[in-house]
Amino acid sequence: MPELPEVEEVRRRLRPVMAGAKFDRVLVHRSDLRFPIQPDFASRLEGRTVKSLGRRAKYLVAELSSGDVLLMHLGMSGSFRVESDGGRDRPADYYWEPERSTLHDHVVFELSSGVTVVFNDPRRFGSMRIVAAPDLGGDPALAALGPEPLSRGFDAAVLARALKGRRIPLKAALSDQRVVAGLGNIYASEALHVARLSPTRRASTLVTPSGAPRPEAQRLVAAIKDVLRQAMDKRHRAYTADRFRVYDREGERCPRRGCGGVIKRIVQSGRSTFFCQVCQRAR
DNA sequence: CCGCGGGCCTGAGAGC
DNA sequence: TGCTCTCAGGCCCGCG
Repeated sequence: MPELPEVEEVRRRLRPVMAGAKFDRVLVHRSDLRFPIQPDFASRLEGRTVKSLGRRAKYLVAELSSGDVLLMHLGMSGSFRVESDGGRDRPADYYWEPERSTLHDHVVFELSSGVTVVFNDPRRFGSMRIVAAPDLGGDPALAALGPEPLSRGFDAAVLARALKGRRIPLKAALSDQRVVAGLGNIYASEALHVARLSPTRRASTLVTPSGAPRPEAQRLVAAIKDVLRQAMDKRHRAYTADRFRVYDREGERCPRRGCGGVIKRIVQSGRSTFFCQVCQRAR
């Protein structure tokens, strides 16, 4: 479910309750997530304090007082739930969502503040892992990640370097976390529409033979940043009909003013891509 | 090396 | 109503 904007939103909501809090008790109800949860998972958390809760790509990164780091990934269906203590003082939404399923509550953090943080993940594509801080940089999960799309370090020159010589379609390039880290199936389609680029166009064609970015590369960088920033904008997170421009809008009119095209759905490396054949012409 | 397709899981929704 | 099929916002691996 979550791409960078959604993971960032989870971080913002979790940080106030986790940062500064101590793990009193950690319960692992199911350890067979995407990767098996380590046998010493709970013992490496209990009694430790969370120094900070950050994000890298789609990973949540909790720094612990022990020098360990807790890496969490939501996969496709992972989510966190925050419950206050005792059940007496439950958040109001408990009253109108009384039957929310706890079937897939796989990991539970009981914090010293009295708050409980629950990780729920029906499909179990998510993961949780503890690594020692010095090993974090070399960790296979993080080491190969490309730049954070919203950082200043992500610009046309950097994108050009990543795309040079690559014969994959642009859509596949944007979903490749080594090229740029944090886009997924939705925002890849969205960014390509904003940039007016065909999802099937070869990635290498945004780069000159000498490796310099063409104007399209510049456009794509700007589009990626725009799309992600808008997604994180509070007004856009609301459940409104215009949440996405093209994603899941097969058959609808292209939202670009004066375009008049119709949104098409194609399948690329097994995933749906949505785009407008008129303003995102192959070239 | 590179690109693609399959697989991992469960649940929601469409169609019969 | 109930069954079957397809598809889902991620990522890793192995094949050609």
